Amino acid sequence: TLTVPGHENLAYREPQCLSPASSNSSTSWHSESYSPWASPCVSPSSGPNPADLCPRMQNIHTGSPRTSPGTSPHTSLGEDGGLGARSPSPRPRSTSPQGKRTYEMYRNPGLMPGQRSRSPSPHSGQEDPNTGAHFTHTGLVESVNGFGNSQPGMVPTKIVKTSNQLYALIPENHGDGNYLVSCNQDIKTKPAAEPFYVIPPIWPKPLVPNLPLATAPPLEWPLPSRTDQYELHIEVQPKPHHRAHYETEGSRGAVKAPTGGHPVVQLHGYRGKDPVGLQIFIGTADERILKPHAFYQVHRITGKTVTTNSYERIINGTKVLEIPLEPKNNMKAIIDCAGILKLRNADIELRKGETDVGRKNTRVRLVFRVHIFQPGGQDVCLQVASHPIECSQRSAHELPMVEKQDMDSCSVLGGQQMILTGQNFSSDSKVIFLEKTHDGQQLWEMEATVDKDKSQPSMLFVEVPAYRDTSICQPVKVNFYVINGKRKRSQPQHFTFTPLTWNGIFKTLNYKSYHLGCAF
Amino acid sequence: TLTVPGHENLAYREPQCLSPASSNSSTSWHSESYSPWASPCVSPSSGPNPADLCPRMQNIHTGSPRTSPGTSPHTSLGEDGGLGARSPSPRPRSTSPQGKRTYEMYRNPGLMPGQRSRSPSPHSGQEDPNTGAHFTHTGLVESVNGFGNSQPGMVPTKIVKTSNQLYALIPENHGDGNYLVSCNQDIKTKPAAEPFYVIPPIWPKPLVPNLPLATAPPLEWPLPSRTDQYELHIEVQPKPHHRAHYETEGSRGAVKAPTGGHPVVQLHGYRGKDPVGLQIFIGTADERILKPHAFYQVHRITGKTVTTNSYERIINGTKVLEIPLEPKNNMKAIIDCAGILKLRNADIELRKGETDVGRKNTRVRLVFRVHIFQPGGQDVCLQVASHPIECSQRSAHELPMVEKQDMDSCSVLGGQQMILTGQNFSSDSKVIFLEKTHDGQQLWEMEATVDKDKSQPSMLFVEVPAYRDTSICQPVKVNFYVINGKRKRSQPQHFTFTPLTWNGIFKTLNYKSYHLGCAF
DNA sequence: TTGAGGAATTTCCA
DNA sequence: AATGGAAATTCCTC
Repeated sequence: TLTVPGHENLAYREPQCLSPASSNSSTSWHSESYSPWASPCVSPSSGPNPADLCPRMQNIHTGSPRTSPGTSPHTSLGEDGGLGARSPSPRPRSTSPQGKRTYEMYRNPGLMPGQRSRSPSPHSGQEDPNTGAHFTHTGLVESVNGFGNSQPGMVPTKIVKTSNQLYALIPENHGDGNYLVSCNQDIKTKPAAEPFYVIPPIWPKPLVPNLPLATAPPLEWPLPSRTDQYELHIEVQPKPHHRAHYETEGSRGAVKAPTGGHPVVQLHGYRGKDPVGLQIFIGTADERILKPHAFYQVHRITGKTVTTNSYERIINGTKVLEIPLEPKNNMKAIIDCAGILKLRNADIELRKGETDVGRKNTRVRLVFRVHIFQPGGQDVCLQVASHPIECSQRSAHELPMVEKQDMDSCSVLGGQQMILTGQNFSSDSKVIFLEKTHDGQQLWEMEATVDKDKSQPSMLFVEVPAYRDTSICQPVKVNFYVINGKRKRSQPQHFTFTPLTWNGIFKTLNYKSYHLGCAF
Repeated sequence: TLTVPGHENLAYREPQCLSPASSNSSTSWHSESYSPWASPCVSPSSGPNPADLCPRMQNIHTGSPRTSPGTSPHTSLGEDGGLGARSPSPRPRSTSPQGKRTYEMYRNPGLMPGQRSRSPSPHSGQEDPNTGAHFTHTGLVESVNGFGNSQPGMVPTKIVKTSNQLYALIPENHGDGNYLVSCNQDIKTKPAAEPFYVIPPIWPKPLVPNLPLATAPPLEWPLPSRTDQYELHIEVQPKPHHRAHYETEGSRGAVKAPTGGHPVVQLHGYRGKDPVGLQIFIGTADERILKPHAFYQVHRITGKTVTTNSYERIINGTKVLEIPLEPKNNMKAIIDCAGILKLRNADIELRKGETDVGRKNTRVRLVFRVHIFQPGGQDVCLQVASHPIECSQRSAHELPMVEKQDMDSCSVLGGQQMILTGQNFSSDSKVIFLEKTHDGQQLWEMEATVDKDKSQPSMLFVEVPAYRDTSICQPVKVNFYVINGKRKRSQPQHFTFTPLTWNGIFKTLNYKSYHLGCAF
């Protein structure tokens, strides 16, 4: 039978790297991706040869399948035909588990369910029934899966087979000259400069709404964030930094907003009565074409604090979260259920066909998608990506650093503005003044007011606080430092509080002695 | 047949953890430990039951073999009887190679010779003919091994079997109540307070000199550094920090001395004509009883710059370097051939019987031993350990930090002592004065003299250097910083050089204004 | 390759 | 589950 290359449910790692692949955690997508769909989805991807429907692709030949990353949206697709030049390396670490494993399990192997041998798993990934080649127009899969029933109207009434495909179906073991391609090849390879992108006429529309659709555009495809009618918009962006967690770690929580809340996404222009499914996945950042990030996966957060129902599944090796956008909520969703999982570079780089490197590839974007069913016409797919998010642990090098201060002293009354020049300042930066005795005892500590509006990553506008004792009669040396987080503090800087009781003449002398020298 | 528990040639890791164990590097001890001894040593450890020679041990029962670390010198010995409570964990990383593997080999599996399966190696380690239960009195094994022939007199003339053992020989699969013990049990368990320790009379002496001796005291045993007659002394201590390298890394070179040279060891009091072998291994540091460090191994450095011939072998799982102490060199050796290899904590902690933890266990000592053959009497074994050596990479948090300076200015002549208070100062700390123009051009740089004797981790005693121009007529502001290593420098501090041409009254004013305040 | 310096990545601990 | 904060290990460079 024909399969759909590029739609295999690829594991994070190649089978050769699979080892005790037991799933033991509720966060293991691998196990969850099966059950919900097993029964409602009957024999997918067995329609007529879509090449018949897509005559344009018959003679396309654009070169080797191993195009450079960033120029081909298919770069991260599995190339199971064995075309990959990279051979498996003997890295000892390539034998790692699929699901999350905790430290406890390492220490206590008895907690590891279903220990398997190290031999390669027979799971090929090619015939996975949950191949991701389905799409629901509502996203409320919970009702299908028994996860909830608050939307009675969402229960599907029919199961359909998809009638066509946008992809070229190439027999297995295709040769070097073959490659994956879509009917929109010419559109896709254009520079990503088109502001609008509407599903082309050949895009099949589902026969029945509220059902999985095999024809959602691949996650690698560029899509517009708006059409004449609709706009998918990120109302609240995520924070620019979120530390991802590894499979060996516990969750590090949901991506948050700078305000302390969570990102918010809204679909504008929608007048329908039905909810729309909002898909969330982790995409690349930086200057490359947006595509699923091979080294990160979205991680579904559950728990008391999470208000958003979410459903997760794998689409072509990429984990996708799906939450409803509901008219009653003004088609707005608070994204408080999306964490970020980091996969080990070594494991991903081992995958056949993977050309990206993980090292220093630690910025991602949250990508949001909606597929709006148009009762009388073509569906609309919109996509919007967040600002980049740095996912690595903050390093010691992000310590704030004061390179310059525009004043060294002022009177004990303080109140003057001091401008600090340096690096790694942030909106969280605080400036703390303190005084220590000669033997290190701390005498005084005071947080200075920082003008957050003016402040920049390299500049901080600080109001010098008053000294604890305004009646001193000799200068007092103190320190201050900039601190971003608990242990993210700059080295201590020097500052001197001068007494009020100095008389004018003396102050002048002193000033001159320092700043004019022998001009006196 | 009886074996000698505790003398197996244990690999760094248990067999279950062995994986592609191919030796491919000249630094792989595993392969080298075999060949040199295979022919000259005939069937070791088959003498009469030493229990006959050691009646004291017949009824000793001091408890479980799993005593806490530090109290039992046998803690790090392999307990292959399966008594270990710790079961192997499924860590993916436990499959790592024996020999050094380079980054190149990871990337290019073709470079890996002799790939083996992941299945446990059949090598039990129990019957290893190179069990380490031999000792040469001269250390010049090179001549035996064909490594050199500069000492014609060193060639052995006979091969002997050892006639007795100091160890209890216990049949394999001994039960819980059994344990390894030596005739010196009572001596060993005393607090390590005895300054002298001479080989007891029951210690067998070899029949023929210049040959391996099966009866060298275990490396776990405490030994004195001197007797009435001899003293083994570290003339030059190693630096307190040496970053160890992993098996996956290239060598990080030999341990060095603070002076830039290398550690030096000398045997005093020796009047013999024959060279004496000096053994070197890596021992524990800190407050524990000295024993081989389970997480580190000595690494033989070779190459053009290394002046010392060294021979390496494994004694009971511990790599030992052996170099000659020669009368012509005054029995002094420059230790420029000893690097430090770090084994992965996970691998070592997996070993049966290992109770030490690797985490934060990163300090070691170089341990030196000599076995002096006494033609007419009992052999003398001496041992001395170096100061502790911190083996972890220096972290960014070890940046020096100046919190306070006891003076802000002095005359252009300098020469005054300035006391810096702060953190992370070291004996390597330098203090650099420099002057920059307003636009950042560097005008002057000068290293100040630091009083290393007085300096402490939190205090530095600096002699202010003279300014580059003693004829200035107005104060000049300069900076200085403390620097530990290339990128380990503090933030710039402020300092002012005052001109000589100031008149007295002004100086007084200036002084008072800063140090007396309103006393004026 | 040895020899290091300097991170970046992963794992571990509290 | 959620994090903060390292410590350990690996990787990249020269």
